[in-house]
Amino acid sequence: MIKPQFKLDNQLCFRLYTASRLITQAYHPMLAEQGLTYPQYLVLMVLWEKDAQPVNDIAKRLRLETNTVTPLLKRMETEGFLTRSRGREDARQIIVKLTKKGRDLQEKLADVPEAIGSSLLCESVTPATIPSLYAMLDGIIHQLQNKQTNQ
Amino acid sequence: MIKPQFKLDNQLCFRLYTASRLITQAYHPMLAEQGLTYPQYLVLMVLWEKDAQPVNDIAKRLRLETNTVTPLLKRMETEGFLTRSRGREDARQIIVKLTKKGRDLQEKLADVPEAIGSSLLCESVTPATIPSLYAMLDGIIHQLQNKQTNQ
DNA sequence: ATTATTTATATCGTTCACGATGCAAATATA
DNA sequence: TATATTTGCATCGTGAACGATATAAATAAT
Repeated sequence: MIKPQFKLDNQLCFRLYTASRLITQAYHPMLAEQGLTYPQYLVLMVLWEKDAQPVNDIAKRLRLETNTVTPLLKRMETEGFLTRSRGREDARQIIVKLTKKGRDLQEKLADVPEAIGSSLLCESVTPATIPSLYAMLDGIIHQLQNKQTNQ
Repeated sequence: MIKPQFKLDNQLCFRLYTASRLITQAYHPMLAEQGLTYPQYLVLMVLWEKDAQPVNDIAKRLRLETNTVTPLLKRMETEGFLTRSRGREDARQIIVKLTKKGRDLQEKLADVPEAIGSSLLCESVTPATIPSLYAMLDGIIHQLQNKQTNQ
């Protein structure tokens, strides 16, 4: 018999993994319309918050490695969403800036967050319960983040 | 100025995406010790629950596509964790069975769920709050699952 | 001023994840 | 029984993720 701790239905990580994949799939048709993937959409959100950032800052904000972000940014540059240029002050840095096409996507995608958000609502996920969901996920992220960086 | 709905800190999906990646990273050292990846560990849990399943049932249980699971299973076969054989009743099916090596991993990994589980605990994530976290994640998964299959 | 170390980014190799498509076995229909 | 459709799995191409490693610029140490 399987040990109970191994039952999939007792696994938090499997739920997170599945929920994350399914939401990404839910985004897909709306983002694909603009030629974007979900990670690319995350990069846009980082740059909409603050334009002209070095690769490292973008990676840190998304908690990704630079070796994940670099090719992602290159693809987005090829698509004309942003530009990559050597930093003048520090020649090691690559400064990433939005193009007009990249900035304009904020208008074109304006309805996406609301569409996704409302599609998730159900009995256990409501405007009243979402703050506690955020708090628990932030707790998990904070907990694991420390573990990583302390080593 | 950025529209507030685009702020990363207001995004549920980004939290799920990050939490999922960080937990997978937390599993990594323990699984790598046995030559496993996290998705491969999920496959093992499916087969520990019920051995000798066709590819399709494993994919459905993990909510993955067969074109993701097939190469995953092939790698696990190469590593000697399982066998793949044509179904006798239905020759289209590939029946996946654990080897002794695959079954024995349940003992070797016995402490993993507890190690991961306890490493996540924090102020907002406690044995008392985890059921509501499960309920919300299950709600999201159920909601999106329906959306997919209804189309 | 040299040399050593750190930092910022990139390259490489492997493993997912998935949309699109292909193929053969099984089943349904004519 | 012949043909059409469905089903189960696989192949292909692209885009992440990430560990390991490389490279060049910046900074620290000698």
